[in-house]
Amino acid sequence: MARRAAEKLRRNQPHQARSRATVEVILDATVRIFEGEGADAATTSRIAEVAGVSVGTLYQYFGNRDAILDALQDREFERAASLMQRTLANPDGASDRAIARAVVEGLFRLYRAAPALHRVLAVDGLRVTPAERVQAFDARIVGAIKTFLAHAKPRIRRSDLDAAAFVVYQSVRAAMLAYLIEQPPGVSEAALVDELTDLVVRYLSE
Amino acid sequence: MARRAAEKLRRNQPHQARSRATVEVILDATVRIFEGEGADAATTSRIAEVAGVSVGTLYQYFGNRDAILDALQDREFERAASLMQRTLANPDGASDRAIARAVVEGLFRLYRAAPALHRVLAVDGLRVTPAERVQAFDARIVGAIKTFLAHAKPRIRRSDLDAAAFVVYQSVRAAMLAYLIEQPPGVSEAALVDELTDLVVRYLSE
Amino acid sequence: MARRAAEKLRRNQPHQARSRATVEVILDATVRIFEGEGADAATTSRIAEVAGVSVGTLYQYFGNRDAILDALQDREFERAASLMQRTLANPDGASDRAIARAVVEGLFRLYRAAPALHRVLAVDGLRVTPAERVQAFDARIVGAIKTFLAHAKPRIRRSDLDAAAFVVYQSVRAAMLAYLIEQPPGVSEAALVDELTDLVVRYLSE
Amino acid sequence: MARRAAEKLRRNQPHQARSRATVEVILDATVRIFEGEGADAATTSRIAEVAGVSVGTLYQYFGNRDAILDALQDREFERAASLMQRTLANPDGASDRAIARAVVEGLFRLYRAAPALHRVLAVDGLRVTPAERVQAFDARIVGAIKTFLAHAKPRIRRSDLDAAAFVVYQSVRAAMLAYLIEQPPGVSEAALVDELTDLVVRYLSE
DNA sequence: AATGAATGAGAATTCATTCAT
DNA sequence: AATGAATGAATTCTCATTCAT
Repeated sequence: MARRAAEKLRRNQPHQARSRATVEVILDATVRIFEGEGADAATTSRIAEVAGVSVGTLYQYFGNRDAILDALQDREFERAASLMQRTLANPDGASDRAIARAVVEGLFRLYRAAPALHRVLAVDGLRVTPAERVQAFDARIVGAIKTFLAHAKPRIRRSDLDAAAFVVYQSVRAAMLAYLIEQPPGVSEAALVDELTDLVVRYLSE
Repeated sequence: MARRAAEKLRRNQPHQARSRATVEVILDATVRIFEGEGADAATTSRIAEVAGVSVGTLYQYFGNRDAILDALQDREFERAASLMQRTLANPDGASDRAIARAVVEGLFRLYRAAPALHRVLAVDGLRVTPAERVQAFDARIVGAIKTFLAHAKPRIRRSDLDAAAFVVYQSVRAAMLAYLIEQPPGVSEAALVDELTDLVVRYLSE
Repeated sequence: MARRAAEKLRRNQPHQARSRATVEVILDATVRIFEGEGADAATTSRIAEVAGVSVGTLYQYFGNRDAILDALQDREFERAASLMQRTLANPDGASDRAIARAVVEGLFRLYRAAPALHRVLAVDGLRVTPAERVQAFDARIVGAIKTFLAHAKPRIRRSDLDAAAFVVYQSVRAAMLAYLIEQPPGVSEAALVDELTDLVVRYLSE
Repeated sequence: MARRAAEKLRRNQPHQARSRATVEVILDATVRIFEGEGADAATTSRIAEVAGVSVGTLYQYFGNRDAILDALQDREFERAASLMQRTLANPDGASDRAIARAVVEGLFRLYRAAPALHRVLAVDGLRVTPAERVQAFDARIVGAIKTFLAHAKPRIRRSDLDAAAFVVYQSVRAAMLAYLIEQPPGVSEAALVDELTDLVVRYLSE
């Protein structure tokens, strides 16, 4: 494992660019299969086929099938985390509600772009023994929220910031995912965003 | 042909006590495997083994592997739904907060008894095409909440009851599940219940 | 001891009748399944179900699944053989052609009543190692034909009676079976009977 | 979904020499098992084992077990059809009897090379619902015979050519098969060929 | 590096047969 | 005798992974 990682780093520049491209092609193919054919269809052969490479090549870049999901998780986590951090940074004095709405809308856009993928990632996160990666990511998000809450003006009234951040993050995420997949009749996208924004604001504000 | 296929999914519906017991033994074995060995370990042979019956017997009661999950889902759904309905019935004039806390605590007990099972069921609910059963259950729960909200004294201030009920249910469920599986450091059970109760009450009351 | 045996014999009569009836019920159920659902559907459970008895009872009368087929074969063989012998006996001086036609028509009626059954029996007869029963039956039929040919007036011109009888029997049987199952367009039942009669007569007469 | 199912049955059609060779190895192994161990012994694992490949490889070339039989059928059909067409072409003015004998002898050689295989194929042809392939083949053979009969000099006296061709083909085929498998005592190969030739000639000529 | 044929462990499912009641 | 629940060996098929070219 360590050897593989070290060897990888030694590779040269042009190769790295091409490698990077192949990796992306494979990840994109996987996402496309998730969305179009369902998670069960994402076999290594099918991924390779859709990506336009051979299985052998696929294994050149990913030690095993799970590594593809891991990479996908990393990529999506990165997007979510950077979105959160950017939004929560609160550039100019936006109102609490405006910030909350921005976060909710941003996450919603992210999830809606690939609901099946996020479903799989959520499921993965629900493993009996969650990968450290998942816990690390959650901790990072929760940390960002916590920091935000901590630095917020006296408006935040929560005392247990850990619990509050955890509750807010999981609640919003799950409601969105369930909405995108179940498509419950009688609830519009706009209504969902409104309600979630309100949920967060009321929960956090004093 | 179609007749046979349909018949297959039904199988002997057990009316004898013996049969009922065997069904329970199989369901319990499945839950035990989920909790102890993870969902992937729940193969038909392993379930039969743990249940102390033969594969043949297993298939005498369940037309195929998925039928076991379906039965488990039915069982758990029934428990959750009856809990909700019982609690929301609001026997004597309990306060909103008291009712909310009762629901949260009840669900929490239910999930804590078999987190991995509920994870699987949630995952099942996150299928790209959720079974009608799942949607029916969600609709039932959301309906119960909606009815409660509709009949609540003027204290409820939500206008979009559909969206509100959906948001409340999914949020609470997901946060609990994530908590039970990730076991985030720094958040106690009591704190979680407190926070979720508060989340619900603040979201709904005015 | 003697008393018990005597008692047994006294009870036997009605029991034997009942046993005989059960056996028939099982055989008939099997034929019905062959014709209506196909040979693959004829599992022991399905046979018992259609016969209205339990599997246990089925095994009371037939040592194993193949024994059912054997009995069916015996029954059908008996019908075919008695038909042949009756017809070939040539009561009054019927013409060769009339006799041939009678045999062809008799067999055709027999096969048409249960084509799928006769297909299975034929297939069984085509086993790499045919059961002695099959060879015995074929020998019996061929023997009957041979005897008939031998005693025919000078009209029969075949020298190798064994080969001739074998050829006649197999040819007629197979053509009929293929006809009943393939239902070739452009060939009517009447035409088939005519042609087969002519085939036989021309082959045998001088 | 349907797309995937369709794709399954096709699989990699082998164009490389290597692939072609593997396909042949598998088909030959199947025939060998039929002849030596009986049709029931031809499980996918046993075929793979005798072929000296893994089950996985077998499924790389044949979408399912039946596809192997189909391929075998195609191969044998091709041989039989080309034999018939070649022989019936009647190059120079061979006599009717000579042509008939050539056909009978040719078919006999074909069947004798793998009687159990041809038994299975005949059985397959006797399916309650024969595959279109079987009907197509039979139609092709019967068509070739019919064409031959139609173009024969005034010697052919049959009026219903469809029925005649059908009767001739099925009769000869079945008698041969029964002979090869039952090995009836008292009938030599030479006698069988003689008798069948005579059967055909007498039936058709006038 | 890339390829894709080959591998084989493992999963779901069926069904003839047994045996306690 | 009759019942039918229970058995488990056997079968088909899948798919992650390897490795010779």
